[in-house]
Amino acid sequence: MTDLNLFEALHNCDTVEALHTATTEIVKQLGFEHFIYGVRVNISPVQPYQFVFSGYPKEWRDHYSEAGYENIDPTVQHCLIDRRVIPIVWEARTFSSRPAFQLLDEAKSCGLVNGASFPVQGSRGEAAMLSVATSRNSNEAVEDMSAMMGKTQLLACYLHEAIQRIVLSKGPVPLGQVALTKREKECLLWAAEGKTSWEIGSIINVSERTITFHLQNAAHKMGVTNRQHAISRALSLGLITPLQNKTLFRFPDLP
Amino acid sequence: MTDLNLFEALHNCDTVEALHTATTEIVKQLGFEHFIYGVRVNISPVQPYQFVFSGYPKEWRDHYSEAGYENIDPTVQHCLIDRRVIPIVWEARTFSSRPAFQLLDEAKSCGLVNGASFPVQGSRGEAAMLSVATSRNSNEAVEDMSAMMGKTQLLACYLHEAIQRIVLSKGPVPLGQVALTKREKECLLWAAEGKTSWEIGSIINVSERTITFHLQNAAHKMGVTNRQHAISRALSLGLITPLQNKTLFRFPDLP
DNA sequence: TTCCTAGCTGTCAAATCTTACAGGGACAAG
DNA sequence: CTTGTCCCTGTAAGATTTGACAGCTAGGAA
Repeated sequence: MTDLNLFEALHNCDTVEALHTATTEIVKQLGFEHFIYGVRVNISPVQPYQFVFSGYPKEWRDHYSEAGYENIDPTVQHCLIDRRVIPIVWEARTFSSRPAFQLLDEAKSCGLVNGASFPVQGSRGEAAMLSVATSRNSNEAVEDMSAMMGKTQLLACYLHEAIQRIVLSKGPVPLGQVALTKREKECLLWAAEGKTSWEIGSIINVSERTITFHLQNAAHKMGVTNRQHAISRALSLGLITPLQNKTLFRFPDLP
Repeated sequence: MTDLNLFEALHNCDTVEALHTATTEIVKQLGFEHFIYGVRVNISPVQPYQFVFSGYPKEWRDHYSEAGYENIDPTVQHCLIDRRVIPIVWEARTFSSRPAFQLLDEAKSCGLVNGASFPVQGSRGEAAMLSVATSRNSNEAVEDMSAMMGKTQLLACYLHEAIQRIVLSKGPVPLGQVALTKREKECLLWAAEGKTSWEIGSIINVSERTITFHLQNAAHKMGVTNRQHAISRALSLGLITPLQNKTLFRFPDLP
């Protein structure tokens, strides 16, 4: 089984349930018993949408939520707050603060002894993470896990794509549901650059009035009320595409 | 050699040159002869900053730039334009368009026969990619590569962190150089939500005047001239942190 | 032809933002 | 006790955006 066809099953899933079955199977093949995937979509920084896809023991999930552990969990900090791109292994060193150590300790008693967490930073401001764990406690278990870091990181990536396809693109998050016209994007792009309507008008050679018109339309489509909100939403949704200039990768290489 | 200590060398590099040496060595251990890493930082959608870290044959890089292949390369499209999170293997299927196929063909004659490209989406709007390639042409080579997909994806992540540390955090890109105060972030957050100065004042219980004051300071720090620009830059730079509400991961899990 | 969409343009008043001037208090580091 | 940073506030003129009014062209689909 090569790295890639291991994940093909995820690509063929159409429902959350099927995805859960497939993921459980893959996680098992990687040598883990438990997994949990969580994603935060910053459609709005004030009220981010969140989704959890759990293969953890229910008792631990309940206890975790009850205790508000999401606020002290170093893996959550690493993946979703700091938004790093490298995995983090569950080690005493990582859980050095008092409450974090307690968290680690309690997790162990729920069968989550050794594990690691893998961040996935999405293209549209989503921050996601996959944690996997085993109840095995031997040195061998740690080594096995270490050898699986690469494959598990890949799993996180593929799982994120699947979640995006099955959950995020539908659900309450209008990722990709808003279709802006070329002009609207163009105006938003320059508005995001701090240009006034008059300046944008000069740039794309139409009247100032037309700019405000397009920006208004864009704002209505995105369900927002003013220019700054439109810009922030367009950026969050990845609707503003950077200009494709000819200089892409034309800079002198290093070294 | 487990997955992780393979990458420790990257963490100890302080210069671009050292990083190049270390990366070359790791890439070799993974079974590849060539690598190239590129990153685009959308500090501004209009003039993105770009950086290339090349372990490719110079002749191929020159020809690539000369021919403007960055505009038709499907791996660039996949990683930097579409901003996917899963790797893409160099297959005829992927390079199906006429010019893309020509690119693939010409790459082969420069010793880039089999390879794959790995995207890394950064936390601050950076889109990066690592491509690795070998001149080996056997089925065995393809299988070897397939078995290394996981480790190579991890390499891409670790390399990106190193580049961020050594290059991006210094250089012309003010990633992490702009330090906003709590109030400034707070004001930007609500401004990005479309609130007026007066409304933000009500929300955080200060006068309207104070809001404009903080937003002005934030704008100056980021080197921009108006509110829209400040919002877009703050979002691009990941300076606006979503509110930490208690409901993080408190939603009912699925399934 | 009619309907629809995308694009384009105008005026005017009210709301909001920008910029320039001005000032004070709290707190930590040296 | 000075220096620096962060926080807070005011006035006022001028620039910009917003919202509501109204109307045009071009092209594709029914």
